[in-house]
Amino acid sequence: MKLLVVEDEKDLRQAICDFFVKSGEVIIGAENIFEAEDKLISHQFDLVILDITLPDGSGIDLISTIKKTQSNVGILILSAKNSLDDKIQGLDLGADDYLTKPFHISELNSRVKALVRRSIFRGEDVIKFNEIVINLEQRQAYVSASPISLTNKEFSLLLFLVNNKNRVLTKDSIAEHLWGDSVEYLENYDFIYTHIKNLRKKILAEGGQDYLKTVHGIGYKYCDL
Amino acid sequence: MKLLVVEDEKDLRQAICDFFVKSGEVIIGAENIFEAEDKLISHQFDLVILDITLPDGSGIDLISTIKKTQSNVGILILSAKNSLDDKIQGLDLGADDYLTKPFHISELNSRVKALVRRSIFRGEDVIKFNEIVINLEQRQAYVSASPISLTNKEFSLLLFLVNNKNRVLTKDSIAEHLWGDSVEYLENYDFIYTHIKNLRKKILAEGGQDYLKTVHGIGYKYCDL
DNA sequence: CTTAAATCTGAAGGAATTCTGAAGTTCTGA
DNA sequence: TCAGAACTTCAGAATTCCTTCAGATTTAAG
Repeated sequence: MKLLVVEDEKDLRQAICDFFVKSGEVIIGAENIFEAEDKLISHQFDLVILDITLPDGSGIDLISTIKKTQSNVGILILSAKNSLDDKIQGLDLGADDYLTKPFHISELNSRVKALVRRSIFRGEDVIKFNEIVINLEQRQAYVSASPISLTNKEFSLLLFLVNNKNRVLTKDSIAEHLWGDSVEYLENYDFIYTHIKNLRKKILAEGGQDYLKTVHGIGYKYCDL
Repeated sequence: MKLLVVEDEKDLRQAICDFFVKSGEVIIGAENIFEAEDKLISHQFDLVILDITLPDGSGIDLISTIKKTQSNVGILILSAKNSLDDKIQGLDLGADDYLTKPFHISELNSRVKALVRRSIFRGEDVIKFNEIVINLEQRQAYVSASPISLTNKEFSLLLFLVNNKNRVLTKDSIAEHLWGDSVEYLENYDFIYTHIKNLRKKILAEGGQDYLKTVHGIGYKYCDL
């Protein structure tokens, strides 16, 4: 899962990033609208956590940009103000939820989880793909009803692949989705090879078929057949 | 927006077509699976409205064909039966929504609208040429709905040819397109011959016709027969 | 019809990519 | 602080793909 946090208060931004990094998500921060727009162009997010009051304008204005470039992304608004106006305006423009500062990080977490369930997976907390079932709430994958224990990277990888089934994902896009900005330039793809190998092994061990296809010279694709 | 209605009851099909034509959509009807497959080859649809019970088989079987050639098209299933089985099977196979007969045309309309909102944005790049379909996102070519596995060079070559169908491409322009600047001066075209050969072989093996014509002394042309 | 050039074909190196097991490093929770 | 899990790195093996080549076939021109 890939999140964008647009928040100018450095401490808060850092705290949010730290929290979600710990729970295994890829999270990218931006401290103003300008930076956020830049990130939105180069990344595909699942959710944007958006502060309303930013140094170079209102977060409200960013909503339409977000909706234009990434139609399936969820938006959660943060605001110090308790004003109903902003809330209503934000939700009207397409935001999905609203949180008033100050808040507990755990509340943010549960709202984020709820939104992501709703937005990426269209209201279903379970993704099915032939004999593979991914339960997002439990963060647990099953192969023909047997649970398989996946590490964070493996789970994200499987999710990314299944969410883009039948689509070829380049190694670069996989790297970007799983590691975010941190990998600027890759000299090799060894870690992708390794995680793919381990994921395949675990799925096969439970009797799953080999849906994960290598596209030589490009990347991987999760496909029927 | 372009819709396909697969429905054998003439009155119902006509009513659906009339309604959507009035609201400005392009809609094409088919009264059985055979006809539907034909339309699917020659058109790119945003949504298929699919009756389950058809004279020459179950609409369920059509779903995989649709998904193969146009994986991002929306599918809405109609059924007289209220059976859960069909619904579940359909949705598992990739249908996006379900409507039980009898229904109000206005309900069909709002479901169609909702589906199209969701699927049209995914705008998939599909190039068609007679029975050959090239899906760019999947990086997959199909010959009459059967996938053929192509290497990178073969895929680029096919794409280049189909994108310039009915136009003669010189060997030099092919070389430049596939290998870029790297080839300054060619002493022979052996590698082009080889890739053309392999491409032809793979297409023929799946029962495709020989659209790939040699223009002696110049190059190649992909053409109608 | 003859001949030379162009194209086709299968096979065989060789290069690049991917796979794999294992070892090394970092992270995390007790 | 320590042990185990997760992640990354590494080197050799395996695989796939690209190119080259030599002989066969086809085409165009004389």
